[in-house]
Amino acid sequence: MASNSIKILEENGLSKTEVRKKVLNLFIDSACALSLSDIEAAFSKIDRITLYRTLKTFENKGIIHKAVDGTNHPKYAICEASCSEHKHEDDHAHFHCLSCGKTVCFEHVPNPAIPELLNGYVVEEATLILSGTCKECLVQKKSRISITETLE
Amino acid sequence: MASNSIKILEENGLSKTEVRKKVLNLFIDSACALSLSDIEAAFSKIDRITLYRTLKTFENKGIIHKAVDGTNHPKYAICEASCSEHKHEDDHAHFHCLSCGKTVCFEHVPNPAIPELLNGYVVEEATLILSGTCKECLVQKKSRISITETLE
DNA sequence: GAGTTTTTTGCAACAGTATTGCATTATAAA
DNA sequence: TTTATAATGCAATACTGTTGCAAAAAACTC
Ligand SMILES: [Mn+2]
Ligand SMILES: [Mn+2]
Ligand SMILES: [Zn+2]
Ligand SMILES: [Zn+2]
Repeated sequence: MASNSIKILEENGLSKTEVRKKVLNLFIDSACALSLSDIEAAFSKIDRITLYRTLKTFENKGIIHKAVDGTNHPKYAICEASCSEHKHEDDHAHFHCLSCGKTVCFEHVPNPAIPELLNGYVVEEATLILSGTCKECLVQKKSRISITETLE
Repeated sequence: MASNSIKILEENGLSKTEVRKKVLNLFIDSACALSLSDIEAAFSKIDRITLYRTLKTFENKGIIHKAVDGTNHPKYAICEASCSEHKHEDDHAHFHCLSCGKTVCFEHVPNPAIPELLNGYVVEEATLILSGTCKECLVQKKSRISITETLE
């Protein structure tokens, strides 16, 4: 559905350029959060600098949000419908797979509630990162084990 | 106490070089987590590459641990006594000040407990990042407000 | 649809971050 | 003190992220 991305761009008052449509569709179709390199690899023709600016534009508009995953490389994922310009509502945990490196949104796991004042510090935000082995990698591990067992 | 760092190096079977003593003392004396640039700025003579390798060595030995703070720049802080080679015990939250950029360990705030299996994913670790305004920045803000009020 | 205005894009240049190989130097062991 | 071992600093390289500017594309006006 190419019209999906066009609708989002229109709703946010953004001009419907090829780059924006392509990048936004990639986010819509992607099951996991994407780094700049991921997007760059998907569209070899698009300039890196344009991608940086596109991501910033989308983030400001509440179309995508940053997913902090403990790596030093920011990842981005499509926002929930309730997000808008300068007011993100994506207050959920992110899962980072140590096996394949993929990061996914855990919309059903809210970030923990923390007292506003803690040890004399004003806490404005709490971010939860989960890491371990993702569904897909688990399946691969299991089938590898069963192969090993068969060979023995 | 310069002997403090020497003792730690000896206990971990590391040769007592000038770089290691200096960097380790900096960590011991520092109230907050340090980035590579912070350390580089403290000792202009020491080569960046040596610092990268020193940090990696210390981390592997359980002398320092990485403090994930949501920025894209890893920070490091001295470990709790219980940490050892390849077995870190620093399971606490980190606070990142949005005003001054400093990151501190919150040893008294444990990372949240999360079920090992969540949504079909195996969770091995949970990391909590808190962000807001630190003690020191709060004091500055308050005094700035009182000055403004006096001028009115 | 053609022409005009405005915005977006891609390139150049640059600063910062991170890694590896290797010769030199410092430390530890003999 | 001499020898063996390990750490350091430099060169080279790759990757990440930012800004200014001219060309191209999109939006707007008629
Ligand atoms: Mn998310
Ligand atoms: Mn810590
Ligand atoms: Zn995985
Ligand atoms: Zn602060």
